[in-house]
Amino acid sequence: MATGNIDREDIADILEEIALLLELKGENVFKTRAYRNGAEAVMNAEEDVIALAMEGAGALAGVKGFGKALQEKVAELVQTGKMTYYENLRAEFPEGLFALFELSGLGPKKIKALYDKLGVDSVESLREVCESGKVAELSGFGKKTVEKILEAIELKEKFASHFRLGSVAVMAETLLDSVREHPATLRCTHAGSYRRSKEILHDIDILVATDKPAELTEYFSKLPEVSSVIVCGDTKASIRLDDGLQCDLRAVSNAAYPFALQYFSGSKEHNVELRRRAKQKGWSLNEYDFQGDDESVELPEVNEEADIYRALGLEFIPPELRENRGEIEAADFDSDGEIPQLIELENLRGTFHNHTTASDGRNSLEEMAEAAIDLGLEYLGIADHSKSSFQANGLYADRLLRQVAEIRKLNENTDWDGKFKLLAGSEVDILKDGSLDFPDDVLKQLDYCVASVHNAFTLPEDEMTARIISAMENEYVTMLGHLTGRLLLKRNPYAVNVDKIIDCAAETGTVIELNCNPMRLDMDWRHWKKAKDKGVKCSINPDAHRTEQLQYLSYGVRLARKGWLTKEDVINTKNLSEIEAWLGK
DNA sequence: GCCGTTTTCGGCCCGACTGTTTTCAGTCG
Repeated sequence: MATGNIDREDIADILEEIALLLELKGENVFKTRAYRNGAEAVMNAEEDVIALAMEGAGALAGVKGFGKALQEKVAELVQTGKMTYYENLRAEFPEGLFALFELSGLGPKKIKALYDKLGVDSVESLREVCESGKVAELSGFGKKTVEKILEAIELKEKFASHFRLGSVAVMAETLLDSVREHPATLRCTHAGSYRRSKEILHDIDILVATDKPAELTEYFSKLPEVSSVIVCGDTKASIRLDDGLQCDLRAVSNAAYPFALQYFSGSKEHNVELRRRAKQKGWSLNEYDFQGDDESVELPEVNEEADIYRALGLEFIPPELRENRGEIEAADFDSDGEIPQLIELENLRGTFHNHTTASDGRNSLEEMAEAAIDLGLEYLGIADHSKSSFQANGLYADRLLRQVAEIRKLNENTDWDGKFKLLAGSEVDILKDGSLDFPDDVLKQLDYCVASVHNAFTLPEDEMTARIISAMENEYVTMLGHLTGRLLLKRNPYAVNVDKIIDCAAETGTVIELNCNPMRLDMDWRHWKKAKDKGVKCSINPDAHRTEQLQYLSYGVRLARKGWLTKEDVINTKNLSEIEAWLGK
């Protein structure tokens, strides 16, 4: 009976789609919310949802948010690979309707009206009826709505509306600086997913405290970076930049600022939980203040964001953790858990996995060393590619050993005041069969070794997992490079069982890299807490191919924080003497 | 559809902006 092919994400996707379909049908909003919560629960559950579902519907009863209906439906899906309820629902609407949800300005009500009255069942047919003038005649629609829809269609085609953290960071800081310069600005900061350090963003949120909100929104909508203005009201302005990125400014009073900062930092799921907690205390929490449910309720005093958390019986929760993935329970004064002291950029003392002109890098050993010293680092690990990465000018053993000798000589002959050292490593390819690109007698001459997959990305999951595990079992492999090979918004991760890799890393003491290249940010932050709890150590590595890219470290730290990592979880917070002792272990 | 140290029934987070109407529905975050 088992198909064994359904994973958590499949379940969550289907529950999410059911919620959309129920909205289209005009079902009770709380029923649709129950399916959305179910999708959320599947992704976040501590329990092995798949195994429980295989046992039977009843076994899922312990999963929060799973009532009888969801238990049965999910068990059916996992056991048979099908969910009858979903398939019947799905058959009621045409396939192309789902794409319409991606158009901004269109929600379930409008889509249903377009479908029922004009037979719109795809983006293409929507464009036709908009252009023919039929949409403008519908009640609830007008000329402006049609314009907005056509604009949204155009935008969807032009921009995917997804942006990598690394490609928005500079603009995010520039815009904030502009807001800070305005004379009516009292205080300002980023909010939203940028503040939470998500690896993919849809927009940039900026919050400003001011007595003249309308002046600020007007000013913001006229900044030179603005390509078009989406909305501009008295307290909120949304603009679009040339590359399609949307930026929102919200202007509030100084008193409301902490509430607004908390509210607009999200995540939505985190905030729903917080408001639920407020309700239990007889308060209502919104973006401006606490409200009592009646006159007699006493309200807490709030001057800064942390006061809100304290009032709700919680430790302050750093924004990176606000994803409703256990942070609220951990912060609860009445719980056993605690919020970890997250790693800071200043904690890094060095880094591994960097390239030079010997393989596909742009800078020499000396240049890379100087750049690292400028950043205040005490050591820099050089890990050029190995011979099988011929596309990257990978090194054969003889060239590698010459580079090792050169590094040793540089360390001896350069006046670094004993405060800096280059470390000799290699980014050695994990070959298709799991063997390494160099024999042990070469590897053992290195200070360390990063093992990475650079080819045969399409292996089935179990083969890929076994391949990587066999590399980790080599005693000379210090750490695993970019675990899934993903390129954000460009290439999907290859199939690999991350849980098994983490278990193996714990057993073998292999470090897992957090690759800081903004295209990668791999291993994904969602896996780090689990890895850390099992004792797996992280190395924050820029994978720098030129001196400027050493600065990618800051992205790595942001994502490490998002993964709950502390200074103690990250090996490159060790100072030079500590890391030498550790490498010599 | 889910949930319960005030409930097995009656709740379920909340406000701004826009467009279409003229007091509000839909969408968004």
